[in-house]
Amino acid sequence: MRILLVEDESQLLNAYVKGLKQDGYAIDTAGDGASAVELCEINTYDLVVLDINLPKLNGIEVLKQVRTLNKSVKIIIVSANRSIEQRIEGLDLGANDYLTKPFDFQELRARIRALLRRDFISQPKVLTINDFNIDLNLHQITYQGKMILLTLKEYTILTYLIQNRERIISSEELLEKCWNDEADPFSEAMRVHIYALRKKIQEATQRDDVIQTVKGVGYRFNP
Amino acid sequence: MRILLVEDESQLLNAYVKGLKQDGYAIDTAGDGASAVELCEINTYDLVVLDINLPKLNGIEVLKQVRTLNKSVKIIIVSANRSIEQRIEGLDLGANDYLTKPFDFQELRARIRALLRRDFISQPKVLTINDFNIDLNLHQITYQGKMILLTLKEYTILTYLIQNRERIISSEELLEKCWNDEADPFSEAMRVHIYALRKKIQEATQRDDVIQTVKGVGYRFNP
DNA sequence: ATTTCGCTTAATATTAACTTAATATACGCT
DNA sequence: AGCGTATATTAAGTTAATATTAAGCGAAAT
Repeated sequence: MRILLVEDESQLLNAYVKGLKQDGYAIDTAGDGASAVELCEINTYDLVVLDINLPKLNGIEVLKQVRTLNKSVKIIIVSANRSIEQRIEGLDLGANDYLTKPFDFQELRARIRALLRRDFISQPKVLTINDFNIDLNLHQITYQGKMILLTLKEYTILTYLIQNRERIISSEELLEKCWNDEADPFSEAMRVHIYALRKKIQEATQRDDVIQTVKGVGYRFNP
Repeated sequence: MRILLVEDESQLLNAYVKGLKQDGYAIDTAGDGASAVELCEINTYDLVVLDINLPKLNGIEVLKQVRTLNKSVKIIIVSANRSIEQRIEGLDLGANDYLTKPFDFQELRARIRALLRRDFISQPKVLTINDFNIDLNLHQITYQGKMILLTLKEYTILTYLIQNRERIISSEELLEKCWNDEADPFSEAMRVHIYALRKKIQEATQRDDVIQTVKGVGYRFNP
């Protein structure tokens, strides 16, 4: 899952980035409205967190343009007071949620998860699929109760595959959703991660068909 | 665990702060209602002790606003007479407990622990996990009966990890829960404490995997 | 006033995660 | 079958996160 954070207070921004990366999202950031719109032109985000008080380009204008570029992206508006929230609602600009500053990071986290889960097959915080148990709060994946210790990137990839297990995920999609802007599109890095993942999964489950390869198409999770 | 004390008699306040810090809580204080609300806007407390007789902003108003800002915070109301207590109950403002002045500090201490323990896995005053024994009354942690001598901060960190041992705790969360307002969010202090803790634990247990690092995610207690 | 102790700061070292790159294997196609 | 392309495997290199160490500071204790 890929998220764009638009916020001009860089200290706040850094805190959010760190927190959300831990949840396995690929994060890009923009410090002003113009670069936010630019990034949305280049990339496809699943969600944008947009502080409405921005330099260079009025926040409401940014919202309009981002929505025009991508009808399905989820947008969370952050504003300093509730009246702005009401004004945006009134304008019907298609924001999906609102947060009034100041707010707790856990609150933001919960709202992001709530918005993104609608895209998934079904999404409680803990899901059990056959012998697998995925706890999105704890970043923990177990097989028959046995914990599979994964790195951040491995966890990101595997949960993406799991949450979209009814589809075959192309490597392009995986790269798009699990990496941010800085990712090299020709990199083989993903394959190495898939390899490491399979190795750990094989160790825990004694099975080697959990991540299936569909040649020329992509990967899929086979529980 | 992080607590806000709201009380205008500064002598009383200081006594509470001292006593509760000894119990390993991170304490912030406010002398009037306005600054209490302000602090609640900025920080996420686990518990607020609120004296209802306050200058600047009526105590009941403070209670309302604090509750609006954070639905899950525990609130203990301190008042001079029981009728106020009944009035608040009648208004259904979501206080979790009441104390009538004058009261014994030990009474306050016990009620705080009682309210906070509901968040934990299960929380008697003494818990035994494998060879570890944690006595929250005495602030003593032993391994196979052998006492591990810890400083206050070490004790605070370790008990937080122990009481949330089913989760991986990020350094942000640890900082939020074990330090108060004055903590520098970019400080490396926590790492130094973790190091000291590990050293003492290693000495006592001969094991060096008791506090596990999950890189990019956080720490966890592994009994 | 001096010492001790707990906490923090800051500089440096170490380690694990991630990426790169080179080589090997597997698969589908004619 | 044999060729070409896609993917797997391995090892080595780079980067970012965390660990370690020593020094400094201030509050409490002697």
